Amino acid sequence: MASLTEENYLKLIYHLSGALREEVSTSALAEQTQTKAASVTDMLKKLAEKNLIHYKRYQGVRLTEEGEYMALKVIRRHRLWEVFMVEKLGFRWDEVHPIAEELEHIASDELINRLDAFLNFPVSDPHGDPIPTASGSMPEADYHKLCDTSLNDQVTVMGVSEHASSFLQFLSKAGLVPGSTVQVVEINAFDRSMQIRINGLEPSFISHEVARNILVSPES
Amino acid sequence: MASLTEENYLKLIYHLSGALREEVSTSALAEQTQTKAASVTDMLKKLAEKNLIHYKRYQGVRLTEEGEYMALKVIRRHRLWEVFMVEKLGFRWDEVHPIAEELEHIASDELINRLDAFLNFPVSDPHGDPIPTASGSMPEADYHKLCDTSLNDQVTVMGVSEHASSFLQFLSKAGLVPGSTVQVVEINAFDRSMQIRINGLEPSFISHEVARNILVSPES
DNA sequence: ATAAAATTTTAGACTACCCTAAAAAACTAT
DNA sequence: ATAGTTTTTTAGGGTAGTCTAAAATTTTAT
Repeated sequence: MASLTEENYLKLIYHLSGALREEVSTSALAEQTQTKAASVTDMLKKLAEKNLIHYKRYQGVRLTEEGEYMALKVIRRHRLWEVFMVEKLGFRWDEVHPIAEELEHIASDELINRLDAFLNFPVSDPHGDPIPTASGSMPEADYHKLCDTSLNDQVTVMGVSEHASSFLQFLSKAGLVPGSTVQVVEINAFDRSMQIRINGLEPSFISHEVARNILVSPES
Repeated sequence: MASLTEENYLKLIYHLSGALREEVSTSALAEQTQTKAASVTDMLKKLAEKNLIHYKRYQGVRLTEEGEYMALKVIRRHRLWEVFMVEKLGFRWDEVHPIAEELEHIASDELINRLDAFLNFPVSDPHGDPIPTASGSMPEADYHKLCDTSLNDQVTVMGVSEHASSFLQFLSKAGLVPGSTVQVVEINAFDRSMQIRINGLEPSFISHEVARNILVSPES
């Protein structure tokens, strides 16, 4: 039984620790939670007490197995609700994150598993992020960044690594959404910007900053 | 911006004040919230401060117009989520109340209005309770109690006034759910128990206690 | 290697919501 | 109408989660 605040810390530690499950610093947590480092330290003590994190003073934190399990449950709930809002309620992909931040704390497993079935067991959310399974494992897809795609290669957009709504709205307008086909037409060496052909249409220009935050996989 | 706890108090005051909008006592609130009277007094002061209730010491409380508006929003959210869970996720009507108690505090109007549309603007929840409109008015239906139905009259079950899951499960088993047709076949004067014919089938026996908590309207 | 800078933790305090015990006000019964 | 009972409020205090200020530890730079 973790409180809403505890769940948010676990989720955040999961995200900040990255694929390599590196230690997360107190200051990084303070920045993301919009609180002060002293408050974070208090919470870390509590989470360590509950065996949800490995914590030694001044050493940063990692999730325990139990902590990771709980973080993945929160992330699973978040992403399933996002799918629900986009697929069933007609929200745009750039609108759903803040509401999912609230819905993710409704704890009923029965609710979430029925929702999962209602949505036909989606494997990823509207931004292409994988949805953890009910048993608590995260399906890790090996997408790569659009900016690393070679000239003339054709790829499919699978997701994004930046979720700011302004970025998502830009992508919608450009047609760069999960499922779109992209061919790299030109790469400018000096600023790494690209000309790309989206779904076979006229080439468009995107900056390296944009290309870096688009996840793609090779055409099948 | 009312907190989760404040929302629960407003909803409770609404329910306890009844159709006549009578004053609600501190002790009634303490009993229902599973807290002590002293704690209730603290909260009443805060709600009065925010102009959500009319409160004079020792006099009980009533909702202000603004307080009632907020209570109705919470009740609207609760009942829409109940419809969602039963209609879309396949929950039984006796399972949804505790989960709706959590979902009702997700505040987004956009979410609720889209959910309302997705559900085809239902007018009542799975227990027959009316769903307040987006503008904050409660459609009051003039149902009467099954126990007040005259011998041989035929009526339609519209809802219930008791929501305990054991009661709801009993009704499901008996086929006494909203929409069922009931004809009163016999009334026992000494204990006011009844023989009733449900959907034209063989007569069943129900106690006054059961009949008192079933809401019906005359056959059209 | 050690002084300066940065990070993290401790100490003490605040708010929201809850508590117990005691005081105040309102009912009730004769 | 007044004494006893019940209800409600006040007073003082506790926990979760936050804060500021100061102390402890680690990192960085020379």
